[in-house]
Amino acid sequence: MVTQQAPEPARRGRGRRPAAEVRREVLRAAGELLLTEGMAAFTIEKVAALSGASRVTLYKWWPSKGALALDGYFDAVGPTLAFPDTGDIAADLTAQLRAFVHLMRDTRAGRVMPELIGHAQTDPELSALLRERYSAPRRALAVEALERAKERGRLREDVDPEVVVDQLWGACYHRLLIPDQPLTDEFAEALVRNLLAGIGRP
Amino acid sequence: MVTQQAPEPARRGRGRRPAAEVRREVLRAAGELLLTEGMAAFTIEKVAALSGASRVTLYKWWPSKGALALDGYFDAVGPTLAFPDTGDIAADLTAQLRAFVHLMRDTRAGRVMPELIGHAQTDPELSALLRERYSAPRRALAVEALERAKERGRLREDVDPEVVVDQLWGACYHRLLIPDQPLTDEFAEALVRNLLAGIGRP
Amino acid sequence: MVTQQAPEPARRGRGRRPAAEVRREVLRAAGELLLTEGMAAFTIEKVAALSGASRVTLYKWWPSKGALALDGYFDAVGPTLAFPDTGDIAADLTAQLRAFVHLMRDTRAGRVMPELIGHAQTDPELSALLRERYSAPRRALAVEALERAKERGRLREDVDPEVVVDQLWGACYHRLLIPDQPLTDEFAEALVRNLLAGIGRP
Amino acid sequence: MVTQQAPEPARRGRGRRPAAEVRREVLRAAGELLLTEGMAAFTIEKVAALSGASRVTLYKWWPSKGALALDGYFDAVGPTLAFPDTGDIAADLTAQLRAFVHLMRDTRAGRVMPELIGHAQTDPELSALLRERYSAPRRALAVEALERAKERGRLREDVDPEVVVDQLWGACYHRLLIPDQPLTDEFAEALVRNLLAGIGRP
DNA sequence: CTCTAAACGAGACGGTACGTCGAGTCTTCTA
DNA sequence: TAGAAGACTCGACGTACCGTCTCGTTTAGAG
Repeated sequence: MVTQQAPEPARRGRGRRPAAEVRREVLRAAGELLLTEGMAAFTIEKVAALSGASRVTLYKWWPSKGALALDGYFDAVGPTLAFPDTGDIAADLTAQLRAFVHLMRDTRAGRVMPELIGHAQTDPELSALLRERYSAPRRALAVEALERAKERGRLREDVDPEVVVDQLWGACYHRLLIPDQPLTDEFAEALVRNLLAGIGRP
Repeated sequence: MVTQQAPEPARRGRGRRPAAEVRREVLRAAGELLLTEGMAAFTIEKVAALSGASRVTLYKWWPSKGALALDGYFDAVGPTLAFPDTGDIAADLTAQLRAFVHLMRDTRAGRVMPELIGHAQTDPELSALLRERYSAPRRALAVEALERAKERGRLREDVDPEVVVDQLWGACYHRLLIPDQPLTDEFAEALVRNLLAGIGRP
Repeated sequence: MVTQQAPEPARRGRGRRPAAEVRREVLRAAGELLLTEGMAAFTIEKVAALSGASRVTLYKWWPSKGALALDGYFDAVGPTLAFPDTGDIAADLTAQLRAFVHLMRDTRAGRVMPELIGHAQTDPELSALLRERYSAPRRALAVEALERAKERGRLREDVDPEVVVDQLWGACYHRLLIPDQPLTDEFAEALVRNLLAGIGRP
Repeated sequence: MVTQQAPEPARRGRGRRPAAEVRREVLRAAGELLLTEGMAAFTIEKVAALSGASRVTLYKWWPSKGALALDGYFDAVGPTLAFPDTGDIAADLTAQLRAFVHLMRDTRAGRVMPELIGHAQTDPELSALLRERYSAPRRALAVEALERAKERGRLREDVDPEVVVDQLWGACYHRLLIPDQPLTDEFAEALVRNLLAGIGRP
């Protein structure tokens, strides 16, 4: 008679519950609240109410609202890290960027990420966690792929992969965070084309 | 017949003050608070207290905290829009990006802008205003410069200037908003070099 | 703001209007607002909006919200002072009290009067006006009738009519203002019976 | 050896204090404010400031300003209910009324009660509480005394004690709430005399 | 018949109070 | 003893109405 999703207010007894169980419930509630209502409505109070945990417990384990939100995010979304390498760096980059565009534009998780990044601008705690657990690994993956391409002689020797990452993914984040222009597949393709071939004319 | 003159001007009773004067004070206070304490500590209440205006007045003139912050920002910073055109597109872009990097890294205004962009992620009001009054005009300026370069035959015909903007300034915003990597002059130079010459090898 | 059943918000030109016209409009609006919404919702702001007058004009003519309300009351209700004298003091008092009970219980004006009296407890301005224009004249009327009855030998010589008024109308106001017991015709009749015949037993 | 009259604004930590302690402080502050400044200046905000409690706490425990004022009143004044019965109903009523007149005329509590009754005219919450906790018990006491007198044969059989109460105490409240005439000892005596002996002449 | 002073409406302003929300802290109770 | 319950302070929010004051307009009345 267990294993329910608990649509009820998660009323429990007053005493102690196993830490693991509490944690699980909290993360589930945090993730759901975040993906459903967004970061603006994401509140420690609401997470406590939804999870059946007490606020004090949340304060004990998560140093800030941002940290809780990020944990909730990963609990709901999962890592999803992959960077297939076919040997064709142009194709690989384009594929990867198109997947990224799709993720950000068409999924709840993608729509929430800008809000997390936004909140991190005034929350150093979240900023550090976001870099450590989100952006750094993804950046590393791309850098590795670019390094491999360099070794294969597909990229110029003097190119810094870190800069390239900013000119591809950073360009996407730009359109995501400051939406003057739409984030499209064509955009993703143009990014790779521009950068590989250069836009200058001799 | 006591027509007393009462030359003191500090007789600010309860009644109305000229709207312009109040506005000026408010914007000054808002700008100062924003640049001094940052967006996290930026509060309508504090702006009211600092400016001597009442909260109601602020609510009447500014629809949201974000709108007030942005107005305060521009009041303190000024427009500062310029894009010198020397005919050498590479040099112009590099100069412009280096100035941008300097602004964002070394000035209070630059340090605040990411916070405004961050807040805009959960404040549609501010998001719209930011696009309209900040990012769009700046983007337009860069696009125009690139168009001119295209007409002069310095850029490939099939290049979309809008995409280029994201690959230059967007890359900088990326490092600003998700600071995995530092924002340096070398970075600015590499951006232009990569993009103009291309990073691929035949 | 408040969308009354008034078809238009009484939009006029901006300049000076005849004082009499303004006064008339204001009193009409005040009376209607008072009888419709009660004293709790009676606001100078609303009267101004409903009447098309500016708040400053109201402040100029009426020293307090209570004064305005009372003027509005009389404008809507009228004086309605009468104390028929048939020679039969018992019948006259009973008739008068029954009319009073009916007025207070079954009309909007009656339902508002307790609120005015209530407000007067913390508004000396209104308290004085209420005595002067409402209670004193009514009390005087009753006292006169009782004096006449005394002269006709219908009442004991040593009876103070002022006290009798409190034991008749005052008793009604008591049930009106502190409604532990209902205000009924039977009550009105019992008041007169008790007082004329006495309740003691030799 | 403290005798400190609390000059400090009751600075406490941020966490929880025992509810009982807070309640006590609040009631003390409410009672004092009410008796000192009267109902017109009685404000939830001021009670909070005086008691060192936060407004939120007051809103949690008291549904309205009226309810808080009444609780403060009883906390400061105490119940003080008594109706001595000597067997001489005339003397007992007179004594009781004189005591009431004295209370209302010469004490801070008495001067506040009309304001509470006044506020109750537009605050159903307070109206109910006032009836329940103030007027009804006092009325019941008087009714019981009158019933006893009836049983002893001192009053006519057909007299309704409830009506008598309105013709004695109600008359006093009348002079209290609509002060056309003064509230004096002579008045109190005349009330009993009139009613017991009757004012009519055969 | 014109000119001016008074009165008006519009509405912004500072201020007090309201009632609410969320954050973070603290105490007491329970499993 | 960890967790839950829940009450508390604090800061901020957005709103209502108050009484005051400025501004521009209109009209009545003086010249």
